[in-house]
Amino acid sequence: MVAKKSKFIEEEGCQVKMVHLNRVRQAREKEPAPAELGRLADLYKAMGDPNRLRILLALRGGEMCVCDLAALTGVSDSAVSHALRRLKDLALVNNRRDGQMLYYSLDDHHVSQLLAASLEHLHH
Amino acid sequence: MVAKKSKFIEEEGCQVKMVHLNRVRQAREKEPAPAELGRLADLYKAMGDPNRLRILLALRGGEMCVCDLAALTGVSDSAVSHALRRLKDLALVNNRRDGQMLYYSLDDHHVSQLLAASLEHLHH
DNA sequence: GGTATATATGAACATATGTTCAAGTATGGA
DNA sequence: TCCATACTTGAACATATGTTCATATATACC
Repeated sequence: MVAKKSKFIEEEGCQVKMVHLNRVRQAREKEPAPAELGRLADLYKAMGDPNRLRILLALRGGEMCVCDLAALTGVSDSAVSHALRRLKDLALVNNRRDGQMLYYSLDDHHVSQLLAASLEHLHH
Repeated sequence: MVAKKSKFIEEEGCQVKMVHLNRVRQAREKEPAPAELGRLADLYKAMGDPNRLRILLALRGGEMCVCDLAALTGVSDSAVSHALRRLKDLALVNNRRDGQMLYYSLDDHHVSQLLAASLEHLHH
């Protein structure tokens, strides 16, 4: 690719500086819809917290109750509960009640696969 | 699995409540090393910001310069530059200079694959 | 019913995070 | 050499985020 002079191009009513207009247009067209993009960002944000991430990784081995996850991560029951709520809202985990306890598990194997793919990425 | 009474178990010098000790032990053993876990969390955290995510998604189509990415995302050059620095620190992107411009691209196809896997996850 | 356990919830707080702004560096051209 | 362009950097600031604490709910057992 050869360097170009940047130009000011009229767009959306305001002047925006753009060098490779076609490239930007192409990126715009291939970009997911805002709602989808937001959900993807929320997904990553949720997994970006070390404790929530540890919870997800732990649940790969099967269901666990809240106090087990608290013991594993070393944070309070309350903090784990808050974390699980967020993961549940994003449909990353679900739960089932057995007596006084709630057992959480990964919502589907896609989550497990996503984690596996990410771990693999880390190893170059 | 059958519900059990919780017990207090001596561990690491302090009393920790734990219901399914074996399950917690298993999770501990299968857990990635702290350093690896930290890198994974940092990876997700980086991708959890909508603008950084848009940058990564855009770069799937090939290299782009800073001002193009600024035009695409609608944020300032400076903000994009800060975003790119973080992505570069995590080896998600790299750059090449051509004259006054820096062209950024995804560091390797694993990043692209990771994004694809995540997008697929969103579609159930 | 009354008490204990397991978990959830909301507000408050301290910290982390992203953007802006005002510099600075690097390259190219007159 | 001087200026313009493209990008970077660091500090300041406003907002977002995770944890804690106190309280609430839900189930089990006596």
